[in-house]
Amino acid sequence: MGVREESNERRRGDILDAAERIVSEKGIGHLNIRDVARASGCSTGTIYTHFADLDALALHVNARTLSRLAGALDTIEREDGGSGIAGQLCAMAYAYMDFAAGHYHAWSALFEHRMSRPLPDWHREDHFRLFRRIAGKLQMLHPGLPDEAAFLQARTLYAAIHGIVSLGIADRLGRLPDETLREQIRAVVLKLVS
Amino acid sequence: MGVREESNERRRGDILDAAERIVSEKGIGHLNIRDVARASGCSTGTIYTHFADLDALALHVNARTLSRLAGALDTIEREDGGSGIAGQLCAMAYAYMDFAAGHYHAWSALFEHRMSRPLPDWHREDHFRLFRRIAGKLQMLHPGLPDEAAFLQARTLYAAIHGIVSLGIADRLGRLPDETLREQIRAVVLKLVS
DNA sequence: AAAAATATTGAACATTGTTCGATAATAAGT
DNA sequence: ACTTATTATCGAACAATGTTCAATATTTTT
Repeated sequence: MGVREESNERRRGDILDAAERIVSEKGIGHLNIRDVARASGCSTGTIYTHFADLDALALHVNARTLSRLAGALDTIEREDGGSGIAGQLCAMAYAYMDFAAGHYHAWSALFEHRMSRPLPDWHREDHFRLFRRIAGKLQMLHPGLPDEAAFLQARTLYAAIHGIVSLGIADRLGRLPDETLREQIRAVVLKLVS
Repeated sequence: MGVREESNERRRGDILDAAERIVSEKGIGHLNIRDVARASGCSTGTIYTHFADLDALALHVNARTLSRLAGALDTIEREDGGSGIAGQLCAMAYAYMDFAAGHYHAWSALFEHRMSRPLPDWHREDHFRLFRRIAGKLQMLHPGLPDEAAFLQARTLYAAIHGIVSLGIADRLGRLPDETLREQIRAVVLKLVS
């Protein structure tokens, strides 16, 4: 790789790093071109040679967040606590909740981000990978469940848990105590995967 | 009421009407002071004598939307289809889905709106009234269920359904066919209220 | 009718996303 | 090695938008 490409990659990484830091510290609402430029040591114009626009930059920050989230769920998945598949799904739901609480700004950026236009395929795929992992677990619980049905149920389970976590953790309607939220999640997961 | 108050109320109503139209036709992302001023026939400055800022205006639009949503659920609640309480809860969830699909922009404005700061009490109360209605139904299904538990479960049920509808209807990850979504919702409601 | 209170206006300011011509740095060609 | 072409960077400028405020018009009070 030439000097050119290397320098480009470093610059792009620096910009993304700066944007990521801003989002996770202050929320996506405080992400703006000038602050990113200042924090990554370049001009506003340069950002536009590495990202199409601010939206694209935010999208890539979200992709990183989603990847960290997938990593957190991976960890749970590997350490089988011996509580069976349903218990593992509960643990994954807890991990989702903990991630949302522990990386609140980054997590909420995943959803605060403009609902307006559809996400690019590569980012949808990031989400779908998550669904597929859950679908696999559901198939372990219900042998013979067709792929498509498993995927659909996984999506529904994920959506339900997301809704509960979202409403419980976001300040919009007042936060629920962690323990209460955990109980609700456990009850819902167990009922939905039964 | 003097001429002054009347004129004030009319003006405030006109502004809110204009804002509501813009939100429901183009989405909250296209709500801006100048367009509202033009559409309601006044200057930008005047808007600020009737609403604290654009955020407050959006909030009042959302309050109207929530009130229409409550009305839609009310209708379902009154026309007992004879399918029992659980069936009624399903019907309410369908109504929620239909409202979201039928008034997509207005509905998504309820949630696209800045998660950042907590909602004012009067608007939280609008949501809580909804929860209480559902809680009442849950208590009919489970006589003896304490108010607090019923409220909590109602909130969870609402959140879960919202998550499912949200992920299914928003274009973000691709829409689900209405029938598929309806089946998922039915299954979830029945499992969660059991 | 005069004075006080209130509402409205629209120009002005601040912030922010984005573009673009000028300039600098690198790569390719000879 | 020198020239030319390509690419990256800068930062000033533009457009859109939220918000304020002094000036003006309107309504109420005295």
